[in-house]
Amino acid sequence: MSRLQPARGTSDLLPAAMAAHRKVIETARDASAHYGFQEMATPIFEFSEVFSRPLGDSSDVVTKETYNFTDRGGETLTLRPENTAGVVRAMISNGLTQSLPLKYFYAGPMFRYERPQKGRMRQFHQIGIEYLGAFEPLADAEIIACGARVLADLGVLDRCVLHVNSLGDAKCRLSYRGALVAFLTQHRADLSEDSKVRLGVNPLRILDSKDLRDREILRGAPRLQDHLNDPSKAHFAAVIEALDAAGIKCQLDPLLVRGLDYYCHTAFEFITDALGAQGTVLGGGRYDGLSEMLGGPAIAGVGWAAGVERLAMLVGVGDLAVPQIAMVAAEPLAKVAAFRVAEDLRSAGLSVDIPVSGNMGKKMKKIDRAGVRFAGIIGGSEIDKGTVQLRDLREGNQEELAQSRLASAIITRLNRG
RNA sequence: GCGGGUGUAGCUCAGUUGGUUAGAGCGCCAGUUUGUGGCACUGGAGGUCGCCGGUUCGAAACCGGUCACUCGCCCCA
Repeated sequence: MSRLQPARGTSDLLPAAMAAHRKVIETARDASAHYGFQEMATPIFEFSEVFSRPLGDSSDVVTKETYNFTDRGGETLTLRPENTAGVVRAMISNGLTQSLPLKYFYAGPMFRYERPQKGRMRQFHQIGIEYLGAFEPLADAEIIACGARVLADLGVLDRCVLHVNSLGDAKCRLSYRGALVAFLTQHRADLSEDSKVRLGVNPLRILDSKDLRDREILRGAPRLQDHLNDPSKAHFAAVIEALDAAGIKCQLDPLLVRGLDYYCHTAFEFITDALGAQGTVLGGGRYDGLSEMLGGPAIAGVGWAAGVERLAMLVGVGDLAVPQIAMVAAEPLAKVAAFRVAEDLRSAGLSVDIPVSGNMGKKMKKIDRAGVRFAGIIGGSEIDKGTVQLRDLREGNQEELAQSRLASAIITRLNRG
């Protein structure tokens, strides 16, 4: 630690960055509410099994990316690397399997021990929705539509492409996996080093390899679609039909595979090319097996998560809170009067700042640069008369008003625009 | 975890083949204006040249290591 800096892969959210984050989160919360999703939150850490059991041993998220620690009571805990497992755990813990279906929205920090890059942090923030207890294909379509609306409301949908694929149910996946492994084993010698490893651990991941030799080999590989059974095909077709009916454009992507083991059927990602290698901005899918993996009953689920940092980069800046008026004491003896009037204005619902440093000119300069619209100037003569000079910094005009009329005068002017 | 690039003031960046007190713009502070912002002018503060070590008479510059950021791989949001 040389020169006090935040831990690797973490960063401070100063007001400008915080404003962009808040815009993303609030937009997503509102859009989700339009679809009937209610906000909830789970703890930032859980017993390690909550993540290790469902995510699967082959997943990098578990094998090397989690922050694990033991607390003073000897419990093995993990900082959440994602929130779906936590939400499903909460459903089971709270006996909510009696009140299905459930539609939840969440927002909060996640933690993965990875090599940081732009759009990839060790502490990052996700927003997401989970639709529990609904197996209908329309549930898949609804959450995708909700994701599209979040992106549209943020003004970034036109910079994203929706990729969709079906992984089929557990049976299809198993049969396809066998066929793929058989095929790739014949070409093992020509695969990239990464893919040789994946062949043994998580062969489906080879499908979206960026290695050119891998891609060449994959052109002759068996295709996932050919291994989907009838129920899986019907499910996927119904999802596509619904998206189509609602005018949500998507691109079938047979090579789209999700890393986490609990995914089945629909998998999708909204991808942008504006963010370099970290192009996935919102992604998710169906996870019907997850509840059982956690030791609960078989409960269907679909959901997605989106990266707040990535979306914030696309959105740009949010709105900073700027006070509507600043109460400026023209001379030191008026400080208390300025403070008292400021409190009155706040009681009337206005946001008020009181600049404290420098002479009057400096204070005026400071509030002007901060973008404050009005200055309420008060000095000895105003105190005697019970008035305030109301200066409009945008229009450049000034008027003396009785203190009792100040709040309503400001509100009137603000409403005029 | 693997490979490439970069690190000089709060920010964006100059800095000659190694040479004396390391610069600019913006920002910040102060003054011109002792009850009034934007504009202009004048002045000022602010730098362990990321850090440690090495080469050299001499290092911001060259070499090694390290930390951080960044691009790609991996993985994913």
